Amino acid sequence: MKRKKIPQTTIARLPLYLRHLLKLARKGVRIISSYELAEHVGTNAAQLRKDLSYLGEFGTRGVGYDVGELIRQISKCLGLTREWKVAIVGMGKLGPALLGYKGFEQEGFKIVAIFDKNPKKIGKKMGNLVVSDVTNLKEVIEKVGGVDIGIITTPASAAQKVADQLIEAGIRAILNFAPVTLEVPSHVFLRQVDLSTELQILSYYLTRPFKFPPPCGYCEANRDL
Amino acid sequence: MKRKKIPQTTIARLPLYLRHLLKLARKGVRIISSYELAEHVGTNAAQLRKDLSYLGEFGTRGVGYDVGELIRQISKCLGLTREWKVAIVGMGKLGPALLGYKGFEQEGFKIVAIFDKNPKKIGKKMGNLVVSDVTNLKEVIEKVGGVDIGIITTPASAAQKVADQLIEAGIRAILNFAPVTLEVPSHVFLRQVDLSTELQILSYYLTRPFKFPPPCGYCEANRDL
DNA sequence: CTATGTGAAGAACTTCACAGCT
DNA sequence: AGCTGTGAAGTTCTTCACATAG
Repeated sequence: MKRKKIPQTTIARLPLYLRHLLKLARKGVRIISSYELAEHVGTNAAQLRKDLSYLGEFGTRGVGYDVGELIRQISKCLGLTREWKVAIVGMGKLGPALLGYKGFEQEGFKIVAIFDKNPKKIGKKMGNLVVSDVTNLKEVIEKVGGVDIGIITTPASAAQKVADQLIEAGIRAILNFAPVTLEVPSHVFLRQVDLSTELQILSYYLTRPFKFPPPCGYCEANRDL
Repeated sequence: MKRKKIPQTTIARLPLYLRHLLKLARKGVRIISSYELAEHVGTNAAQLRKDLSYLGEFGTRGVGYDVGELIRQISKCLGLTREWKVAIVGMGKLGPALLGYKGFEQEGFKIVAIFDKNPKKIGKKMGNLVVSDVTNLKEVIEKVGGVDIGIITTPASAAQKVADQLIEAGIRAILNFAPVTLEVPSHVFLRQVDLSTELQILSYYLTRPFKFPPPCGYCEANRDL
């Protein structure tokens, strides 16, 4: 096939495929069919095959996909063969919770700096890091040799300013947990994780008599039904 | 217009419009144009007008939209005129962080029960609630008169079982933070909030030379660029 | 003259269905 | 025979462009 641009929706599903493949690999499974893998991830076989076809031809007709090979290919595609450096800004309740999540490091996301503006928190040790003053964000990020991804866990009121600082410090990707729509220049990638929004979406569907639009599993990755 | 089914993507954007409208209302703004509102939410005017047109005709041509009226209409559409009862399962780090988030209550989501399976946590007071044993999930939920939305903040390994219990207890909407793809019957609405997935998506875009696919703001609500 | 509301065109994504390998 | 890979058809969402109303 002429390699075409990978759809955004495919990108959003690849991590789900990868997660299940890793689980299979741990169990010692070596081959899997599109049907089985799709089912575990809440899609259908055609979707999965189409998704994978954007990355290349890794399957064996009549057999299925080699689990190890798929893991390698998806990891490569997602840029997970290298380590990314992450900073978290906002050490209220959510920040430390994320910091404590062991999954990050295992998946190649290394938290290298944490920030807050509260003097009571600055200097405090959390995990194996010390909380820096957000005022010095740029300098601290320079000192650790740059950061790839910034996570914002501040209150909404501070989020835009923090985003600006992160961008000023050269960060190109932001994951925002604060309940505001951030404005970022177009070269910066932004993902929003938004609790109230999610609840409000659920609220909408709860008010409808019954499943008239399909329940949406993960963002664009809607489950079949 | 003949009222057609509201697209899922529109539903996902309504909370963002609502949030900004509330901010405007607090500032005393009474009228807003599709252009201004769209800009603050990271969409374009045509999109916004189309979205609102699914709910009805609330604008005044040549003038704009009445902020108060829009707030009422969107709230009504999203089912935010009533209170929803919420239970959180998993009082590790994330659960308490969510519990402490004041936004919930204000937006009509009332947390009425919290659960864990760790005996050291059961019986402990958190906020103004006491942690219940997840084993008694169904009974506790009955005792509080039913729950509308279940939030799962357990480790991945426990999440499916908890989901099954929640469904067994009559819950119709689940917000899952655990990094697994849950299987739920089709009458249950599921939304997934997934940290590693979000980071991996950012990772993908970081490996690309530059903004070749548009950075996706909030799920389907992609920003213009 | 300004800003909404909306058919129609266009783009993006999903599903179908079958050809092509093993 | 069995399962992948993929054009083509179908569906959903977005953008355009202009009629319509104040």
